[in-house]
Amino acid sequence: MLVATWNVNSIRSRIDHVKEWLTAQEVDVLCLQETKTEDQFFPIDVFSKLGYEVSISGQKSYNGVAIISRFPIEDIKIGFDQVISDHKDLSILNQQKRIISAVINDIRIINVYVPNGASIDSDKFIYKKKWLECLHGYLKKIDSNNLPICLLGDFNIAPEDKDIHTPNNYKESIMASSKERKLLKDVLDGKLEDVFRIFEPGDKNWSWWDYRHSAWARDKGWRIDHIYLTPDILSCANSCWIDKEPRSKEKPSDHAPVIVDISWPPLEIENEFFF
DNA sequence: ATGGCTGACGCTGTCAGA
Repeated sequence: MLVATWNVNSIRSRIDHVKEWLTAQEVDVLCLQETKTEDQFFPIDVFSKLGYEVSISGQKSYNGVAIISRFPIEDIKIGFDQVISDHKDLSILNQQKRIISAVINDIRIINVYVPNGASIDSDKFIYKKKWLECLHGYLKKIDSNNLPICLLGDFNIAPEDKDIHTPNNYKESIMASSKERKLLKDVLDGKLEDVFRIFEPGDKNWSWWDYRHSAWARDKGWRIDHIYLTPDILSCANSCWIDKEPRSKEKPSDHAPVIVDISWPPLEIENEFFF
């Protein structure tokens, strides 16, 4: 089972890339961020014709998340408020369409587009902090039903210095600060593991390259798109990689997709036959 | 070389992203 995350920077601008990639990769579950369109304009038909179900939570111009799946999509939860009700900033945090979750093949898939935060001393950073704190509460609540969890998306945080092309240039700046790294660590709560790092410990693995400064041509990137798994499903993961090919195309998204290959559902072992 | 790109909206510019 292949599960992927991709910030497409507008689904309507990128539909041909996404369609081509999905067809070639045979991904089973694709989680999109920055779809940038209201639900009525989302190109659902393109995916239906390829045999996929679609669940979306979009808004005009900004943000927007979607789950595209070959398997049935069950128990869809849009925004934070279908899971938690006790956060004081819930209504503000729900205005931006940044989280969609569903159960697919008995896995709780949680697709997130974490706010960027602009700069550490800005109001937008306060929003990012609150959003991540709310996500922490959301995960605690949703964990209670005991399904394996796959939390994935655009986190707008480089977890370690080796996830940044020139870390010394970005000490304590946005996406690199110790404050954000701590907030992310709290979200993961010792339970969710960065599956890419299980298979690829080395540096120079980027998922995002700035459109400016010829960042792609000079390979000056960041790894800010991640897939996190709970141990029950992490043990079934075979590989995880970043597919740079779509970033090399004409008019690309500034992000590349990240994919995990999981042997799922796991083979049942009938203990009685061993006796 | 931290905004010297890009997309949306909707109009020849502004906002936001990261």
